[in-house]
Amino acid sequence: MKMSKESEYGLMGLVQLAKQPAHAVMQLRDVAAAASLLEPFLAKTFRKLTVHGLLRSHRGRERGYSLARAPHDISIREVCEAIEGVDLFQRCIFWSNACSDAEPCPLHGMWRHVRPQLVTLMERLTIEDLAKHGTSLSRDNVASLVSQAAADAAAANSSSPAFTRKGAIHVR
Amino acid sequence: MKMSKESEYGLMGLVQLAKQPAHAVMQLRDVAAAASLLEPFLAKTFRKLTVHGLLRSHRGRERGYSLARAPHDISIREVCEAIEGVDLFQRCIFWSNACSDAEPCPLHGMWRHVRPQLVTLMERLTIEDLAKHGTSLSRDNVASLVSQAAADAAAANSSSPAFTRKGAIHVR
DNA sequence: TGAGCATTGGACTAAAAAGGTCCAATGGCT
DNA sequence: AGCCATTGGACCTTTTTAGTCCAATGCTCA
Ligand code: SF4
Ligand code: SF4
Repeated sequence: MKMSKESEYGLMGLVQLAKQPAHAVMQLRDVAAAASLLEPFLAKTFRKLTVHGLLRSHRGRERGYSLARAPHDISIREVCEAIEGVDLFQRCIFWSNACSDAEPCPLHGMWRHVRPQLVTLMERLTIEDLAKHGTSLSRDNVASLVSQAAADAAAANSSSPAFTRKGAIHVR
Repeated sequence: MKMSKESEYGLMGLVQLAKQPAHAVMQLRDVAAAASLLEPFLAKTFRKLTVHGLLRSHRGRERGYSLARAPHDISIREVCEAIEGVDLFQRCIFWSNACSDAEPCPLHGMWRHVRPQLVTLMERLTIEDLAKHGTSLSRDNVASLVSQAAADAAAANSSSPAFTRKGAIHVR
């Protein structure tokens, strides 16, 4: 894991299309202008998304790009995987090695339990969610998704406090 | 966020020291050998940790490194920040820009709620935890930490299912 | 049929980050 | 005074990410 600027471009471009009427076709330059993105860079990104079947491209008279599927059916996980490679979520946030239970790094034990929740979250969040709620998803929405994910990932969790430190954290 | 190999070196080195009797002094080469790490690279890492007050260095007769504080008092957040810079946890996992509520990327709304939980987790996990439980932290331990963090981060969370997709996820 | 035009595809350069190495200086200790 | 591991920094290589460019393609309309 560890997403690049290209993923951001992909998401922003798709969100832009999702805000149009359904099945709308938009030219690259218009998408780039509307989302204030660099056109040449967005071009590269949109090509990847087309190849992976998330966008449809059109030539001739009514030219441009359109969504290949409904916004609520495109998860941000798909988008990021299309752009950065399918193994994106197989890799670790902490170190980029492909992980194995056999040769673990020191955080593997912890991460084994956290990653599935993140992946689930990315799977359930869709382009439509981003387009609708903009950049300000409500706390409740996220919270419900997170807790769903947590519930899925750990069906039974008791509380055994084998840990030591209760530091105060500052978070921006 | 987005940790490097150097963080892994730092953690593994500290864990190695934490496994020794308290206040033990170990030479760099021995630490490297015991944890199968490259000595020159570990040297670079240990210097940073010394500067940031996590390690103490000794010269002369009884030379080497020792932990500056008790293992249960060194969070992995501290370690990673010492090595990668204090703004590590201010940055986004998704894009490396420093984040602002004013100029957000499309995932900011979601991430705003997830990040604090991760940071809390990293703050509460200590070198002692890693040394004791090795690479196989039990599910229960992690689960309790995660749920604590979640509870802290979102005191009140109702469930408003404004989301659309319930895809099946594959996780390794 | 052919001119127009945006997508296509890939190569290509540039910049930045990560990973890794080396060596002279330092300073307690014996 | 001499030993020797830490110190501190410079330096290089590799990898990844970012960004640019151009010729080819193929649909539509005149
Ligand atoms: S061993 Fe575990 S924590 Fe380490 S890089 Fe692999 S998946 Fe991540
Ligand atoms: S705006 Fe939010 S999601 Fe985007 S990079 Fe900054 S913190 Fe991360």
